[in-house]
Amino acid sequence: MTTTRFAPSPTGYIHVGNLRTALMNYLIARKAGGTFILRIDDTDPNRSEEKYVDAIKQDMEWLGLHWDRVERQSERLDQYAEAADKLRDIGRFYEAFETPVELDLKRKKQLNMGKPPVYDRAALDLSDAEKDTLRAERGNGVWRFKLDRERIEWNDGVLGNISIDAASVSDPVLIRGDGQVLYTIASVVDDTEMGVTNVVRGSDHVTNTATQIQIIKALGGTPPEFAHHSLLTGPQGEALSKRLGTLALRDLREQGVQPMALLSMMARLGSSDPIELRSEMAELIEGFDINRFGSAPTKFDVQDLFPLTGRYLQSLPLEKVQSEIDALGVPADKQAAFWDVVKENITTLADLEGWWALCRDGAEPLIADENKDFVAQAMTLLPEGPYDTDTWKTWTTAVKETTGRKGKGLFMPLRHAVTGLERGPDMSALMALMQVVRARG
RNA sequence: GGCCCGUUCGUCUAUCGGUUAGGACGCCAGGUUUUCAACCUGGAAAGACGAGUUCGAUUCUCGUACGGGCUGCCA
Repeated sequence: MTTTRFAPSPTGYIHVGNLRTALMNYLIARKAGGTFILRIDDTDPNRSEEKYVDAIKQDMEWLGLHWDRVERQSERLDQYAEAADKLRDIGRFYEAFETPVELDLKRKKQLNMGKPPVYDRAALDLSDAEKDTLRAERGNGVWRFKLDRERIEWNDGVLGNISIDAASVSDPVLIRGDGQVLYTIASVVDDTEMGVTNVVRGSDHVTNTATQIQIIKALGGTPPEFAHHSLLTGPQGEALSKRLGTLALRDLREQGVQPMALLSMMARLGSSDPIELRSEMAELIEGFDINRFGSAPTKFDVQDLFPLTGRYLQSLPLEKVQSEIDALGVPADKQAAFWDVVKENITTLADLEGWWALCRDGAEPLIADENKDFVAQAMTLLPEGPYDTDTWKTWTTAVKETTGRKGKGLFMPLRHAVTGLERGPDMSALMALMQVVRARG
């Protein structure tokens, strides 16, 4: 059975980059009728916070990314210890005692000599007595996985056939000096034991994948299918991480972005399928194919989310936005007409307020100099309210007859004078909602 | 520095060595609507650079430039 997972660490809020990964995994599971696991990667008690666990769940629920299982790595420490024992038993695990400072120095030295900064495996030569001494002096060492120095190959769902020479990679540290297990081992143990069949993640994990494949095999498991999607950059191609602050899901929600707009974009951006607004998750699931994604970095502009949001809102019936419209104080008998009139002129629900203010209070007229006399004359022909759906037609007809103007020259100045805006909803419908026309005096 | 990936209209991308280099979004222009939007039609718009292989290269090879990632006792 197809099983995928999204494994965020609760050290911050979910942002667009995370979301893309989560969504892809979700879509793959759903399309295959499989299982989608939410796995909280909280092995680091110092950096993990419960409030982020809650926030991650909230954000995913907001988007409708429902998980079938939730797991917490902090509750699976025993499993990781078992795997570590196994690696020790088969001789693929060794203790090393270099301090971070020493390692840093080694790396710099290697770099200076034009060599790749790969760990030199000095610890492999330590005798038991030497290890005891070091342990006594420095405390427990770190545990490194001993890589087989050969090329590691796999067929990646996005990258295609790819291979990395293990000799160009350091033996990964899987357990820290303080005993804390690290991402690499926790991830492979979980993926194997939880039956994960497809791993989609950012291309920042490509090198990890090579070492993880060896670890999985050493533990007797079968590597899942891997797919590494490209990373998002900003509109200028700059790394997105620099601006992550503005791209947290909760900020987007705050700005009025609608879930389906966001999902429609993230499920297609970077693929050869056109980005189109979908109003149902089912449509996204059906059309999703990880193989259609390219591997080049993908530019993402938050602004593109707003037109999609606008289009999504337009498609909604009144019931779906009733509470927002209620909150504005729009009288019950005018709500249907109001929504109908303004829905095509909003990008987020926050825009509703401005339109209602216009209907309720009227607007400061916008009158070009050359139209001053014309508008003044027209206003004398505008009857007193309340207005209805015939008002605009009756009024403009009367204005046309007395002034001789027609077409754009007739309508635009009146639109500007009544609404104070260059553009807006259909005027006959809007007029019926106008309670005040300030230009009338 | 090393390793991995990449570079086609503004953006996301298609192209199994021979195409008028296609589509989508955006943009521009007409049409339609006696106004706005929507809609319809049309248009402008691209192979990073340099070699090589070939009858023929966007496509294959090499180099250069540029971009992204990794190179952690982070994930």
